[in-house]
Amino acid sequence: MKKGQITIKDIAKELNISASTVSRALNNNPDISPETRELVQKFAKEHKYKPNSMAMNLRSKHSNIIGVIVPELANHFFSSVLSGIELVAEEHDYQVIVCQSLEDYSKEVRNVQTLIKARVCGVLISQSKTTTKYEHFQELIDNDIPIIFFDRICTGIDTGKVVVDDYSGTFNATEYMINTGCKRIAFLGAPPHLEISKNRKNGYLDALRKHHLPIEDDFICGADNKQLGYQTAKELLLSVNKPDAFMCMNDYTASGVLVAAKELGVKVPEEISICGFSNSNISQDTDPMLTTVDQYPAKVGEEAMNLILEKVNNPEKQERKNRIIKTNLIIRNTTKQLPENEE
Amino acid sequence: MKKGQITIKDIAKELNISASTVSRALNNNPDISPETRELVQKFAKEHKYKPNSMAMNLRSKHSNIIGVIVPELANHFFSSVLSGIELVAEEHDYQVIVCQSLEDYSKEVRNVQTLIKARVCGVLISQSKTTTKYEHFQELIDNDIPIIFFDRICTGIDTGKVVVDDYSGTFNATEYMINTGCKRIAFLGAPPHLEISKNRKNGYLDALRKHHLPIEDDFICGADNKQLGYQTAKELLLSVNKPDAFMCMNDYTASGVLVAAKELGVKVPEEISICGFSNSNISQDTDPMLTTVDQYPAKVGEEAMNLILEKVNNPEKQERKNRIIKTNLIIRNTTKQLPENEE
DNA sequence: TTGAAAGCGCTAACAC
DNA sequence: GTGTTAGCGCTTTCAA
Repeated sequence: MKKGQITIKDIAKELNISASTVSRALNNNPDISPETRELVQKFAKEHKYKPNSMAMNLRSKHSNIIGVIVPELANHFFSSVLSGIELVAEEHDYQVIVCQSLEDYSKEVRNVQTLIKARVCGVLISQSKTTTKYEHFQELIDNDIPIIFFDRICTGIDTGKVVVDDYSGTFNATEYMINTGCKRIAFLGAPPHLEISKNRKNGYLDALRKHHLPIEDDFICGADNKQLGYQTAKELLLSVNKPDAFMCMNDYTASGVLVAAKELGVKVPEEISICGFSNSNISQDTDPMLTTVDQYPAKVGEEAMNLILEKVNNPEKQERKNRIIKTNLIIRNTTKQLPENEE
Repeated sequence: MKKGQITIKDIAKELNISASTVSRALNNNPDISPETRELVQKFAKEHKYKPNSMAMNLRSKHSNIIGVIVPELANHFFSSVLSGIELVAEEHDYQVIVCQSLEDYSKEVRNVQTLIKARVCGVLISQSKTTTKYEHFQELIDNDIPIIFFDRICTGIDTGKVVVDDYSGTFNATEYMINTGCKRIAFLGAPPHLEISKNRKNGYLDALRKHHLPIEDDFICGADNKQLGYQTAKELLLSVNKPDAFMCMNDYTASGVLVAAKELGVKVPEEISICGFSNSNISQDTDPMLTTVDQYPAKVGEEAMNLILEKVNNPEKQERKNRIIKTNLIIRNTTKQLPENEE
């Protein structure tokens, strides 16, 4: 920050009036005479006066800044969520500070410290995969900074959350594959301590149960990126009991499965079906294009921002609201067609 | 921002000493007695004191914040650049505020206003496609806020820049396709007012010239996203004079070309070669995988951050430094092999 | 209708 | 070694 910027004092001196008059004129205070107001506003505009938000925040004890912590922005889901957040933020004249934890617990802790120092009004968080301690989240709350979790929520902290309907999303996708004739469906999930993993796994399991399909432990694997998707699929496809479908944690994992299938000469979707999750930008670039579950990420961001603003504006209200965003199965070409007679 | 946070005054009152002593103790000022220092630091730690950065910034007239304006974070190149920026920022204890212009000139102008109000120390910008006026950039400079452009630079403003070596990147990629036997190479570029477009087009043209290939105006098109890549490729591939290769502005465009080719039954790379640009996350998901040009986005971010920090720390120095990041052709499967005898 | 003064949280002269 | 004072840019009593 440089000294280039003009201040209220400068204007006051130049116009031979007091700083408080300038402040009032700029804020359209009705007490001020129209002439003074005009004069000041004209001068301010000409000299491109911009209020110093740090000074304003310090005085008002309200920063109008919302902090956001995401695992990584290179992940299409999170950058899309961010767009939703920013949309609502701009409508309400809030600023957003974004931090990436890069899936690293200690970085996430530092992110939190930064946001506290910046005196943000509230924080939106999707926690890193490696986070299993929650003191840093608690510290925010202890400092009266409300938080809302989204997507990768933290059940250890009692506050509002915005989640994707992971259970139904996975249930529906799994059931769809069952309806197309798949009987041996593998599940490639994320670290089991994450809520999102549990819910999706439950959706998967319940779909199998509903259709009286056996549950095989070997088919339930941890694999949530392309590399792991590739490796895991390769192993499974080479085993005696090979699966005929893969329900994946995200599209990256699904794309890894697809690569493995091609490498082994396994036809998709004839021999195996693959379903991703997210409807991310890569899902239309694979060949065949991925069947996947849209999570409406922008909506997740919007709802999260709405919830946090509510909390910021009504700090006394203790109720914690949650939002569940419905998902939508997008059927493309890595899954088989439904049989005609089922319609 | 809430009133939950403890201040230096609070500590002073509690410990029956003055605020300045507390401040000195916290800052490890050597004048302070070891006992007092211990006492204060212990108390601060226990009560999780966090300095109010707004107050500090206001006082020091230095915010330690760098503003970043990018077209959109959902674009993998920009989110990767941001990672490089944040890496260097964290090393130097700087904070980053990221704004998205979403390719909208007026949003970009608003972004600039926000950053001026936040009194950022400097700004890193990659301009939106729709930006053709530069007063907002000039305003930053008039306010003594240094700026560094990266990737989509603005030639209308005289300041430092970090660019990818678009010319050589495109030249080399085009020449490679020529060496594999392509003779009728189309160029799908971005809006011509952007430097990046001009440089890439020149790289393309010079490669054709060097190898005495004719330049056909019909082969030079504006198409810089998947949809346009698809449409343009479809038209070109259905024309009498169809091209045998496509040099594309980015991987998204290339993926559109690929879809068009498949739809028309044109074999890739046997009948047409396709080269993208960026080595973005989709480039390994297409089938065949895209030949593309790596731009080392993290390096772009790091260099940009280094340049701006230099400017911030030496405001008097007027020299404007530029950095050119070398590119690297990544040969995958949408281009033919070099003939053996050429080696 | 306007000005003077105080204070948000912090630090740096300047005293003692 | 520590306290007092002043001021960063802004707004808001209170007084005139």
